[in-house]
Amino acid sequence: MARGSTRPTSRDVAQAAGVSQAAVSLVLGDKWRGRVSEATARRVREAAEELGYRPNLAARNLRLGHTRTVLLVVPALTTEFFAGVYTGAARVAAQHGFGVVLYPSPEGVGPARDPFASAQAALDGVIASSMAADALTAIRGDQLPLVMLDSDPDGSLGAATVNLDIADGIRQVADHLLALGHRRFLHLAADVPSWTFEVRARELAARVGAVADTELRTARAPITIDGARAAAEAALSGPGPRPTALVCDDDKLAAGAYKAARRLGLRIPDDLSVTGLDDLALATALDPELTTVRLDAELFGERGMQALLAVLEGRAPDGGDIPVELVVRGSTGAPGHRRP
Amino acid sequence: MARGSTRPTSRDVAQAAGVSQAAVSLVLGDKWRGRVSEATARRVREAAEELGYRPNLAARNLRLGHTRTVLLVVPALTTEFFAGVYTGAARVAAQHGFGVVLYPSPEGVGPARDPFASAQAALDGVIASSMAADALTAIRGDQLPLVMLDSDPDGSLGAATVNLDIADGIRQVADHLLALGHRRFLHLAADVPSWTFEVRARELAARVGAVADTELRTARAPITIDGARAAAEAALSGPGPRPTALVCDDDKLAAGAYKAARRLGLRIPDDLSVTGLDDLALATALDPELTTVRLDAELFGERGMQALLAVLEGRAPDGGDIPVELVVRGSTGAPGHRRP
DNA sequence: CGGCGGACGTTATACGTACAACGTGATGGG
DNA sequence: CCCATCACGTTGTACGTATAACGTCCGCCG
Repeated sequence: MARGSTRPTSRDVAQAAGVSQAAVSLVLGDKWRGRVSEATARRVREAAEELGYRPNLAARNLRLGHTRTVLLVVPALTTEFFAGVYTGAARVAAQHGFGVVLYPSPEGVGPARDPFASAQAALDGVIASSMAADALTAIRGDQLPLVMLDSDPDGSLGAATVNLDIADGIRQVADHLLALGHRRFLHLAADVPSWTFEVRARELAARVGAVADTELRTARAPITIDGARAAAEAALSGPGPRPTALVCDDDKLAAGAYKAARRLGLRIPDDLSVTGLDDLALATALDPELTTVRLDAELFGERGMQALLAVLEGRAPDGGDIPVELVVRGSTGAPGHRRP
Repeated sequence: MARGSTRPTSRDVAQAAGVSQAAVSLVLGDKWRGRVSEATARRVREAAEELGYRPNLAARNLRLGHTRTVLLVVPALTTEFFAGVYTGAARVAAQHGFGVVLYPSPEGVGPARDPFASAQAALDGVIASSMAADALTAIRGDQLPLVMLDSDPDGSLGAATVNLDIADGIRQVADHLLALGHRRFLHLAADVPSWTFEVRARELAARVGAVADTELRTARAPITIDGARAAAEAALSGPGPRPTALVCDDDKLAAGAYKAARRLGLRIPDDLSVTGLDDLALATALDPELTTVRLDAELFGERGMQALLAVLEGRAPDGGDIPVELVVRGSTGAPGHRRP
């Protein structure tokens, strides 16, 4: 884990390029015009690239007396509303060279009474969801200790992983539907490249394929209610015998499926059984309430943090997937109650 | 805005207490046992309190070489799932003296390819929702430029404000329901002390009270689906003639109201018209789709950031509430179609 | 041939903190 | 009576960066 080696500083870059630290600062700070030759500037940039130099933000902030960073305090993360607030603020901020850091005030007994203590930033490590794929390359650029959430344990990243036992959840869903008598399945899959979604597809195919006379189709949709509605509507009104069970990659997709069913005049669960995954509040806001797989998000976060602490202390993070639980509600039943 | 005065440093505290800077660091860092007398330590703490001293985190981080801060990268803020992940991670982190900063990877064309550039923290300013009330005292402790979202413009905080025109939204809701013929109203109010919710109550009362023979009751609920369900169920099964219109403080409360209606055997909108506020994806996942007030969350965020930039540059932020829009869907209709 | 200015860098310093190393009286033991 | 110990601090320094203030070499003009 490269314990001994410390991060290169601007002085290291200077030495490598055969110039002074000041010259490095000028070049990398884009203030060198008329002060440093083009050739030297290039040498500096190459040396920086070579060493993987990244400026120490604490030092820069100290020197500059400001950080061009702003804190957005929101009541909680539970609503899409503040997601939009963040997006808008971040966009404008970026246009002005500012960054935005989120401090969601913790629900219940808040541990950190002082948001500023938590926003001191510059990082010791990273916890990352495998769905935030585009950020990963940037993360790997630094040598920061990294914990991945729901990612391929054997992946090439070489990072510690903490996983929910999604595979088991999908198996429970499949077994539940098979036991009810379903044989024609539609998998409404998230259109996002991520290990966690690959697992769903693989396990569902394995479990359904193990039973005779079954059929499994797949439709892909972005993870939005209306994206899912469109995909489900198209798939359900296609040719051939209609599927009787719809397995969705998450609850939000399932909500879209409900909309699709309404528009097609299909009744849940009489004409179509639907399952989700997550067990959001949304699941019980639907009518009928959604059969889904409950994920313990808080535990997931705790385990992620514990794993990172372990890595930081040189210990091995303790493995083991986090168990999940099938919650059977009104959206699943035996197929074919009304005209099949 | 206290432009001239700069933030006090540990040296200022030392001078005020008549000791050296090192002594201040020892006392405030809780490493003084056996090195500084109780009396001196007290003097230092008092001086620090007096001056409103807060350590410069950039300097501390530079000195220490670490920050005890961790970044949590999540795909987006749209799901409650990652809210739970954050809560759990933050709890464990706090137990270990760590803080967690959120970097939600921006949706669509992400401005900041490098999350770390955005996480440099130590703050130039703050944007805060009026709902995150407990954090406000801490915020005011620092003299940071502050922009409040949806807060009392004449409040004692002396901060800049950016507001949605919630009052107008509620007026549109009230007028819509009154025009449909409703006269008995129930207000399902958020059980959160915040100016933005006070406005809802005040405007609704004013608008409904202006019409003869109307009645307005109020029920309070925490902003959760099941909290709202319980409150609405209790209020709707109470004595006296049942309300025909249920005005909810936001969409999530409305989702709870749907559940309550189902349990009471009330049909929407035949027996009960329901309205929300936010226009979340949830609104169109409900059956029937929810009549609600659309808030432009992104614009809200943009305006908040622009206001903060204005304050930082010494300009006056441009005022003006952000307009909102009533979206009429299937959850509202004329009262009393079936047995009133 | 003196010197002047542009091109190209370098040296020195400060930001605010934490902590190692170093006083300095007073007390007490041998 | 002299040195060790203790209680109570202080002096000094380093973290990594940005930038103001200085060189220094060279060509060229008068």
